Amino acid sequence: MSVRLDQVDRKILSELQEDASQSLDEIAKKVGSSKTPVWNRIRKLRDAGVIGAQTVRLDPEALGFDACFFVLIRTSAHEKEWQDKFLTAVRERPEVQEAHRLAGDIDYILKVRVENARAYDKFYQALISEVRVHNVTALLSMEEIKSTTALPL
Amino acid sequence: MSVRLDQVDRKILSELQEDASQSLDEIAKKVGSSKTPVWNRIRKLRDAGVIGAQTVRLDPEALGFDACFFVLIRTSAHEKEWQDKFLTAVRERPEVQEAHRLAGDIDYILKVRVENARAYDKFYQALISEVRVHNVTALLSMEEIKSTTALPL
DNA sequence: GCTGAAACTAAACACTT
DNA sequence: AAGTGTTTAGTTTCAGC
Repeated sequence: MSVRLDQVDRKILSELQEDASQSLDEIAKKVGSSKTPVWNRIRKLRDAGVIGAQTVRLDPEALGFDACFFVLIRTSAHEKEWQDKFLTAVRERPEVQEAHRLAGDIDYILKVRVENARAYDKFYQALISEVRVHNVTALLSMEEIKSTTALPL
Repeated sequence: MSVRLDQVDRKILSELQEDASQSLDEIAKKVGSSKTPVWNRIRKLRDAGVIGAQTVRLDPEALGFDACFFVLIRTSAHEKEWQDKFLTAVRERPEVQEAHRLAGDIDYILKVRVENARAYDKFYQALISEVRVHNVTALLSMEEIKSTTALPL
């Protein structure tokens, strides 16, 4: 499932991740090609799974999501059963925007977006009642300096 | 610039953040309305800045971005001048996908997406040569359990 | 594998109720 | 504030080069 990408493919991806509402004509012009070949490349990239879902970025604060926490989790339970339960829990909870299993002494990191500190506490209480964790540190974001999903192509 | 949103607005936003490639007709049907009113609402939400850029999600691994680090930064320099320099640095570096200023003893957290460990080291060396930091801890992601930008509307 | 055009589909906005 | 209709624009496919 390896995909060979040339410079034109990369330029197309770069344009799409910057602004996916552009028309084929616009993209074609920017990458120095024309409609049909660009369309064929996009279709190929979509089929290969390189291009995923198309989304819009929403303003969290305008929608009342004023609190963002990074949660560092240490666990003493490293069995498969515990892990499956934990994975399911974080995947199901919509306030968890990111979850990564880490190397090193911290086992997991979560990014949690909620309305306020109270809502975070509710989330936290619900989580620890579902799965046992050894140690939890919550880092509260005071300011979002940068936030993008764009890859540095 | 406050925005009052009713349930229909929220449903529209929810649909858009899930799949922005849907046609107006599809969205209208799902939210129990029709084209024109939905279009007017979307336009209003865009003008208000609630709806931001339209993007595509790209598969990091398919594009050779195999390493993801969360970087915890402590600084002893809390002057405005240092901060400006730091903010500029992280905003300019495309490998930094997220940057937050934190409350507590860790001052900043970054999410850094790079090709491999070597590329991270290059980034790290470049960063500390630009701005002085007191203490840096890099957490290496072994597995992306979940990654979304969707807000839990 | 590109160009250009045809056929189709949706977006945008004015006008009507 | 919602529905209808028209204009314009964009997508998708395909024939010809």
